[in-house]
Amino acid sequence: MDTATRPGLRERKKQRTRDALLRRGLELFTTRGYERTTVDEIAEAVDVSQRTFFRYFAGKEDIVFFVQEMVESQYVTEIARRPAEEAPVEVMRQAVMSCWDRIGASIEQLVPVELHLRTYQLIWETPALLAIHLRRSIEWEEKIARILAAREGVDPETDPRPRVAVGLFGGVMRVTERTWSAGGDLTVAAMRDLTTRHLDAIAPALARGW
Amino acid sequence: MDTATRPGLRERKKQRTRDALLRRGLELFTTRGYERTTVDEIAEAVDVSQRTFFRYFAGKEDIVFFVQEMVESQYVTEIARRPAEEAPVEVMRQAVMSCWDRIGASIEQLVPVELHLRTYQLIWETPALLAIHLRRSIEWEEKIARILAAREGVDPETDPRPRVAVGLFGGVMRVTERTWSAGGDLTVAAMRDLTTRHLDAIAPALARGW
DNA sequence: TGTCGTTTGTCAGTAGCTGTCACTAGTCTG
DNA sequence: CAGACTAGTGACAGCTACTGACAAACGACA
Repeated sequence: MDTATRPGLRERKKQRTRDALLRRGLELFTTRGYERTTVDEIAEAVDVSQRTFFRYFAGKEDIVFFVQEMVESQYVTEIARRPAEEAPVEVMRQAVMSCWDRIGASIEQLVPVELHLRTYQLIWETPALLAIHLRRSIEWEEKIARILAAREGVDPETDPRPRVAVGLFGGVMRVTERTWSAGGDLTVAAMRDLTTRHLDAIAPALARGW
Repeated sequence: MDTATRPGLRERKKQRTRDALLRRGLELFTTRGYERTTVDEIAEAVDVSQRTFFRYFAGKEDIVFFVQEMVESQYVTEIARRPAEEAPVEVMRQAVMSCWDRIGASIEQLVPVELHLRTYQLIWETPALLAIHLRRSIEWEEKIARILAAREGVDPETDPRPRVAVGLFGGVMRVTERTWSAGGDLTVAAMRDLTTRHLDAIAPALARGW
């Protein structure tokens, strides 16, 4: 067996500890609730000290957003990959759809997809998490706006269109996410369906008479 | 002087304590920074115990969002007041503008307008506050969506247009707020100007070719 | 003036998070 | 392969936001 490419024992041990904290944390959060789960409980469940938990995750919340981070960064990558002839809003739409299609392949090795989908519900029903989630969203939006601006060759500091496009698209996606997580059908199919319906409602919503 | 309509000494004392905590808190936050100001410091500056602080404000953050709450509820009231012939998005636009016009009259007796404007900057440069601010925003959005739905006689649970309209409008307003608070000109006039420019950019941003 | 109810301060305690220090167990070097 | 180095860890102490319990202080009102 090749040991040269494989990380050392120390590294593997670290990886295992992180994964354990992540999975046990998410499991405890989604079953018991975020607020009702203490850091000490997660640490104890994985049999490490509280201090060690904080060496792997800067905060309790980081457990929740670790997988989210992966998915979101993939979304941004996908945006940068879209063909040049696509209109900005269409770029974002296609990227969202494409990400939901790949979701299984991209995270399954870390956590079960079903657990990840339940995380959205956890976020939207936990005020403290929702707040952080929304802040993270607009941080991504800033990055996306810059990418779209570069794509279209405009300056985001003087031309409001990139940020406005991303902001309004994000606003609609937030509504979609909220509706999806509140509804009973927490599946990728349901999310795709809702996304289509909401994005198609943009023009009608802007129209003069309803 | 009429003492019958005037609240008693106890009530006035309470009012004074609350106002003092609010103003001193905002002053300390905007000068020293939010994280670097402790609740104990605010309490001490007003010469009450820490426990008393928490009897007036449920949390440190509530100092920051007390005036915001007033302004935002006035915004929602304004929306409900708009003439029936105005299109939904136009309703929100007019309400925003109208609120910025009245901002002086509505809060000046509580805190100086200038201090309130600086609060937006504080919020947008303090991650913890920004997170809460965004969550509060989407909570208002839900209320506004219901008002607009009722106005137009549609069911928000089946027709996506009310929430989509509010969500995308909110998304654009967030971009506006962010840009404004990051820029050098923290005035009502600058905010009005930016709002107009961003809202006018919605249609161009959605267009196929930039 | 004295009683009653509200407001307040004090004290103790919890949860999230950080700094410090010493110990142990991988890892690297000669 | 032995000894030095270093990263990961646990134990402990401390800070800040926040809460509950109880008693003292104070305004309201007869």
